[in-house]
Amino acid sequence: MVSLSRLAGVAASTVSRALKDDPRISEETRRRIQALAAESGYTPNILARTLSSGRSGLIGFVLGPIENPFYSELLLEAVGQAAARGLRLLMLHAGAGPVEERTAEALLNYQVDGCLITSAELSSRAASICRDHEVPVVMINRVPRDHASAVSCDNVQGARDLAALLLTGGHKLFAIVKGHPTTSTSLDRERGFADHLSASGIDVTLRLDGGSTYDGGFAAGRVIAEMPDAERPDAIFAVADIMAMAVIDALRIAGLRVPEDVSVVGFDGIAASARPAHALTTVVQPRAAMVARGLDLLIARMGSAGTLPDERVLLPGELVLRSSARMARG
Amino acid sequence: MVSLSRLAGVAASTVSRALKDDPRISEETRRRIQALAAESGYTPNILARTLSSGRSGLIGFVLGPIENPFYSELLLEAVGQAAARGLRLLMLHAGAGPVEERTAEALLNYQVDGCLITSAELSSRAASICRDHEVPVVMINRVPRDHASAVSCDNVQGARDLAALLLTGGHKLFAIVKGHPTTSTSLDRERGFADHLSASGIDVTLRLDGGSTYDGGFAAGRVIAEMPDAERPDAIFAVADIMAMAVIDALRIAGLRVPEDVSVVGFDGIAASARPAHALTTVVQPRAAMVARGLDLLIARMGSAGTLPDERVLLPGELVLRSSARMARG
DNA sequence: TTGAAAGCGTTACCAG
DNA sequence: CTGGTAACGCTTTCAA
Repeated sequence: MVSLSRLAGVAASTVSRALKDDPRISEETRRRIQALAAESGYTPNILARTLSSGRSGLIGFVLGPIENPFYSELLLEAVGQAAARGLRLLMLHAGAGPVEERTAEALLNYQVDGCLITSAELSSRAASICRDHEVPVVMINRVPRDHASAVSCDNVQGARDLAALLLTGGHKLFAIVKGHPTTSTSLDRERGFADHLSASGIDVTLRLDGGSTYDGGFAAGRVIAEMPDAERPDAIFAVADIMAMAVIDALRIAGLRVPEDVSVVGFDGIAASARPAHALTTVVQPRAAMVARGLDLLIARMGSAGTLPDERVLLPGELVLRSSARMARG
Repeated sequence: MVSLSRLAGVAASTVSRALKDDPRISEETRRRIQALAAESGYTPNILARTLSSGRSGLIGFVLGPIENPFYSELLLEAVGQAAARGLRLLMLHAGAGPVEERTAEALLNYQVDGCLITSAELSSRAASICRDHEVPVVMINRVPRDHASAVSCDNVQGARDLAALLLTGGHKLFAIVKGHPTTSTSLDRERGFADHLSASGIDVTLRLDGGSTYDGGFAAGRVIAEMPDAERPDAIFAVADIMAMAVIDALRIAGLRVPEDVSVVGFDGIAASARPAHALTTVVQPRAAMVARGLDLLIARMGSAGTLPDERVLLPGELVLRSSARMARG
């Protein structure tokens, strides 16, 4: 920029103002400098700007268990939408493991303006780092712990919808394949499903652990397949699509038919759920909207230094009927 | 750091040296300052360091079509290994689309030390940006265009291995489901496969486009399923695992058995390929090693300003036999 | 409307 | 071994 200022024969501060459309500068100077900038291939050094202004344009991004395609899809959405708003993602973490100490510190080292978390949770250390340094945090698909805003799908309601669907489909014995035991997302879905059944005087007869992974779901499916016909549930809710797909695979390998013998429903709406091989009845999470609202919340909080209260937004999921679940008069 | 220097009663430069284990400093001073830093919760501002030293510790990361789990797995590997080496990934792009102009410029704005690309390619503009500004570029799973180093799996040899396997398995009619038409990866695999067959005087009788996607592979599978029995290939090589899995799905839905009626093999070794539902015979790419070598190349080039020649490393894939392909005497 | 100068937190260079 | 100072590229007062 110093180079530009010499080229143009004006002061650095003038260049700075011209480039950011500061009102108090003459039309002519602005045009001249912007033209000069363009042809000389000038690019501002954001790091220097950050040093002086405090704003980096960087968002710390913590991505959950990417083995689950739902998180890949979230990532895709996040980098696209962040870029559209002039922000970049600093990848702090990906995968199922815990966030490491050094990683959490990168938050500070790089002066991120905010932090977007789609993972189980930041380690408590990292969470306290954010709090101490007033770095706003927004969780997506997670309930806020500590101090943070959050946006998620209405997991309880979605699960109720699924239960209602299965009920009207005439199912009698219900099973749940549970997710990772500590995540609010899984817990809410289990609860919503069971509560809705209870209201009709029906209990969930079987609950199996699926750990939110394909392998866990597959194992659960095998257990169910091996039950005596009379005891086997005829409706299974796996709280995540990958698990539901695994359950279907296990059932079919064991010679059972889906949905004729057993209905299976999932939750998430990952791309694979729509494919003919599984044609999963599920609740699709509004990924784009979730990321959009998350970014909204984050950006608002990045502006006003800690004055905004934590907020929690719940977006409706969409029940999508496909052929993995038997339906009324179907 | 200025705060620390006052706290310790020494010059800022001394603090800087103490913190980075500069040899020319007394044991005592170093210990004292490091202790002080720890208890005062001091964290260095990397951005300021970058401004002064020119080194950001940031790697621009361009991720390919993440709809394919192979790329998710690569991402997982990359963020882990980069962190282990003290580097962070700046996510510039993810997905199948082209890299946008503004995104490419972020490379400069944020002073990335180098760039890791696992995607089809940078837009030509972005590539020239890197060249002009001497930002080293390493491609993973891609052949270098322009000026860049690259590490990839030996796609030609892997495909030959698959051809050999199918040949000894007694297959007669061979088909290839092609990938994205412009990627070297797909092309090399197609070539290796066809060349090996040619050497035995056999031609590939059918080539279908699969576009490197599940849907493309599924469509190809359906085409094959609808062929008259006598003309239908009994061995199919889909150049990516997702496509191979899709082919299997399509075949089975049409009532064909895999591998009894048709053998299907893939390439990549994604996690899903190993699951019982598909049990895909494939070549698994050495993901961890690919990322490790890629980072090696990049780091070496980040150090020595443009003096190192472009390098190209080829790592062997591993043929893994599962049950999607009929085998000799099997 | 523009210029000058201070300052952001760090490193590098030159003295001592 | 340590201190001082300039410099990195930009923003932000404060003057003019």
